[in-house]
Amino acid sequence: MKELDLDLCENNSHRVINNYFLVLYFQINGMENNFFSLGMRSSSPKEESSGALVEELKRVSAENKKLTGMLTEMCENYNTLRNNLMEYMKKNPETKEVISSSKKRKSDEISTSNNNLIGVNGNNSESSSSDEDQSCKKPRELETCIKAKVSRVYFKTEASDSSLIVKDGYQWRKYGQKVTRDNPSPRAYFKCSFAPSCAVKKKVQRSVDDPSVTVATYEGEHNHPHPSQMEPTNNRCRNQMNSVAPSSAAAPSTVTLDWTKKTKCSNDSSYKNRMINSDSKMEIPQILVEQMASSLTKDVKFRAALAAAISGQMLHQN
DNA sequence: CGTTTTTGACCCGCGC
DNA sequence: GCGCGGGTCAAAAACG
Repeated sequence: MKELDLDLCENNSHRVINNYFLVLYFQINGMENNFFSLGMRSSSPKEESSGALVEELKRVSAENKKLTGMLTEMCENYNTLRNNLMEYMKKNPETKEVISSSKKRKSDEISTSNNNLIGVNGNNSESSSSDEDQSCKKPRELETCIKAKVSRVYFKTEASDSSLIVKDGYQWRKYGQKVTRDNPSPRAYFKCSFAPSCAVKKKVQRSVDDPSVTVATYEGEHNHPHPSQMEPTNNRCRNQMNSVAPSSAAAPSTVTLDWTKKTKCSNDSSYKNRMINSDSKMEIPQILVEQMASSLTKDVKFRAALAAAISGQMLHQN
């Protein structure tokens, strides 16, 4: 799929992309539901119902065409912009440092201030987090810290929900929990369940300022695909997902449905102000979601799977 | 019965 | 050297 090739993946955390897929998945599910409700609400003969479906299909196809055009245009714009940036950075190597340091300041702001601003802070080797600043003072340690990518993700959750479970789609094994001095709420330690082959760790703790915000600190990068992108032969992750979304076996976008229960989209195109909630409310650029949806629906395999799912549901209802 | 979670013990770096 | 605190280990318990 084209949107996966965008270098958005390169500089932003792949979790961001996955979040788009969650929204996308839900939107597609919504489409599916629309189809069903369309068929359900008609108490007239089946011909009328199928006529309405054909009309709806035409309308959706037209919309898809329009969205495809928009996506193409956006990709072109993005590539142009990226090339310009590359050229500019070649001419001005110091820019990288400026960007890097401003990024760091930004992350500090995010982590210490407004809790309603839920951010994804993906630090690369050029921009170390405050954690790294604190813990990596020796050169050798610094080296390992540079290797280990540290990022923080802020999740909006129910304050009453005491569990430290962050549904990011990956499988984690909890290996410890501690109460730290600076925060009355316990900190949970997780390792990727693919360890030791995948050495990614995460720490999850409630924000000291706002208990409704859970902070997940990720260390390292997964050396395996996101479970939602894995082959069907792979492990129980898939089984779990199938258990929540049995009708979408061929759809590539299933992670954890809990995230998509109450998905809403906003027209705000700013990535920085994106809100990620484990409680499933995510504000994602509507246009991007629509473009991804249109791209997905162009995919023959996906359409076949969707058709199979829809017809399966219809048969089940009849 | 295998896997995951819990939780007390232990390790280690850091500051005094 | 000692105490403190964060991070990890590993045995036991819980779970599916």
